[in-house]
Amino acid sequence: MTQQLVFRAIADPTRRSIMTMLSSGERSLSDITAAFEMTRPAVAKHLNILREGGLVRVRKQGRERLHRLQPEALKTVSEWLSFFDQFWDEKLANLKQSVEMDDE
Amino acid sequence: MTQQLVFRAIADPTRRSIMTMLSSGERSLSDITAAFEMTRPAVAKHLNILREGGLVRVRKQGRERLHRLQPEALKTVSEWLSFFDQFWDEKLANLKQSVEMDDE
DNA sequence: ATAATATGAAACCTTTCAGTTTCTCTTTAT
DNA sequence: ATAAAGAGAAACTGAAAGGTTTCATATTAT
Repeated sequence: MTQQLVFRAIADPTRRSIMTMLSSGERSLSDITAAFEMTRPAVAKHLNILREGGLVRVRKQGRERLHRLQPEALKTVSEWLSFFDQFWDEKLANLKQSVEMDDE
Repeated sequence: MTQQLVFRAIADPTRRSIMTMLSSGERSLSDITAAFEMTRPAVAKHLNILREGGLVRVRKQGRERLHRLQPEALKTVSEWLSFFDQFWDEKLANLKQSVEMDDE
């Protein structure tokens, strides 16, 4: 299932950090690597996993590969989350309240 | 960081499935195990990880331990997600549209 | 042409993870 | 009192994850 690849991708703190970084614009592998204390191949692997999860797209430009955030893929997570909205205490309290109001 | 424990917890499909199951009410370890094709200790480990992520609370009742969903812990994920809202194409389009409307 | 830059890819290592089996403990039912 | 049910914990296994080093390839700059 491809949904799993998104959850997998966002499970790692380094990858979430990369996502934040890419939110301000396209970056090359070297650029991204400079911001982390790990080797280039390690970062490249993280980017691959982000790509597999659909969270990042790559564009080739000369000898560089520019990575761009693809936040639409987060919709999967968002939808999963929304299922649980109805079970939040606050929501339940609100619902309870409105039910009580209906009684009056 | 405790935030990481939530992301870790929801990364596994079995654990997400357990969460869905618990959304309909408290369940004992044996109950939950019956719904999966794995041994009881395996499920117990998943429940521990969910507990570490704050997503599940346990209540002791007799010889049973009843597990209850604690969906408030998902707020962490929800807030993380919301940061990326502004980068969604749709949102950007909407924003752009409202800006254009302001010009008129 | 040659050197430097940017990256891909393979091989390897170590740790974590998901799962099992086995044993023990506590609580209830007979 | 004894047996059965529910669960915790430890030891082990295989696979996946995160990382490194090393080598090869494509593109740009001198």
